[in-house]
Amino acid sequence: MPKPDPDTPAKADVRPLRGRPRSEDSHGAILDAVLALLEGEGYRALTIESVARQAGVGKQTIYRWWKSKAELVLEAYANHAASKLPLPDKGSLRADLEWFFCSAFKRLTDISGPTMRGLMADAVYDPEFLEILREVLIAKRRAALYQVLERGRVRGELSPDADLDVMIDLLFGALWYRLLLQHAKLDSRFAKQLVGSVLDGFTPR
Amino acid sequence: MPKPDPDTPAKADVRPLRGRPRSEDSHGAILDAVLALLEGEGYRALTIESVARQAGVGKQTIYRWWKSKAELVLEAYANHAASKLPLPDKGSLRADLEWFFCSAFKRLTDISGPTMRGLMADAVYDPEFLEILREVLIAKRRAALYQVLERGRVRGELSPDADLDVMIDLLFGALWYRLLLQHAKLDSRFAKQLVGSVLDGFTPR
DNA sequence: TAACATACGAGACGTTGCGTATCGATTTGC
DNA sequence: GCAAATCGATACGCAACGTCTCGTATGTTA
Repeated sequence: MPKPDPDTPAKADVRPLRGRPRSEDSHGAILDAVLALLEGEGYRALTIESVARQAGVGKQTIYRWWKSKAELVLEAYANHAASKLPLPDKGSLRADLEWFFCSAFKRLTDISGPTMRGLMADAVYDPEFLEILREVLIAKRRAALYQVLERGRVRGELSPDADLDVMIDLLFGALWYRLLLQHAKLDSRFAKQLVGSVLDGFTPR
Repeated sequence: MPKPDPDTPAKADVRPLRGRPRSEDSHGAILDAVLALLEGEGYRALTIESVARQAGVGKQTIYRWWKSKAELVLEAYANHAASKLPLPDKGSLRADLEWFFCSAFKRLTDISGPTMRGLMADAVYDPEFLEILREVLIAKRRAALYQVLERGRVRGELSPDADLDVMIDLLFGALWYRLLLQHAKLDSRFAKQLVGSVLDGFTPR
């Protein structure tokens, strides 16, 4: 049974009250630099050293606040493109889902695809970051989709005993599978196929 | 229009007839070393230098025949665990699929999971390797599943107009999604849920 | 048998990015 | 004023990369 250590508070992000406070300028400059480098060179070419250079900041200032490149990118990216998840109500679950995935595919194809792939790749090598990725980004998207599905269930468009989590695994799974392997396009046609398949199944009705 | 260069044959793997031939001993020792290191230290700790050390081989001998760590691991792994894909015929498509995914999940959970995740991560950063991964490993598994599905279609257990490729994206997608994110177990329960969902759909029947 | 072509093990080499450590200067609370 | 924590800057050792060059070995060709 580990006894609590009075020297180290339970939460590490409890800022001390004395000493020079964190520079908000540097904080912002770092996140801006991350976005600029992501846009320009891509996720792979982005290194801690390049961020420090671009932001005009010491490396230690980055390492002080973020544990890894992936964590840094995730914060910059989440702040940037977050909470733009559309939750349309187009009257039918089918239409809502098609719209949800059409817009998700569009963003992935136009902008965020490479970064998402990079984040997933880093998560493979860094269990701690995997947890953050799951809880910050993935969980948010799953929750959004869950909301759409739940609304459909209330309207009686889903079996009452449908397991929404499995449904989410199927839908997002197919999305990531194509995103990662790049064997086929993420387009509106695929969105419709996806939604149709999951709603109707593949057996004759 | 690029004119053909007489010095470089169309296929780079046309071995010249003169000079010292490739050492089969070294070739084997390298692949063995890869498997031993994968087993012992895992995919991440495996480096070209560690393979050379373990195999008692010069680095150049590795670089001469393989372009990347991922390519090397893929060959070692494919040779090792390949073509053991079971294609059961248990009478019904549902049973066949459940068996297919139960055994796939079992192998991923017991043995190959970490290596597969590593290969996928490397493919994100290396488009050339992504193509190899797709064509050597992914395509093989897709073909196996396709065969199972096709047999079910012939038996009338699938809609005649079912798009089997989309179905495969859904099934393998969910597998990879859970394998990569590790938010839930890959167990026989999930296999049954997966198969049931895809066959029956989520709307009331 | 001699010349040639290529592979071999070994390891030096320059490069990159990592993460840590230290510097003097700065900015806050006490 | 002093302690504490930050800042930008940069030096450091480390690990692995991928290239290159040794001297040697092992084939084919003439």
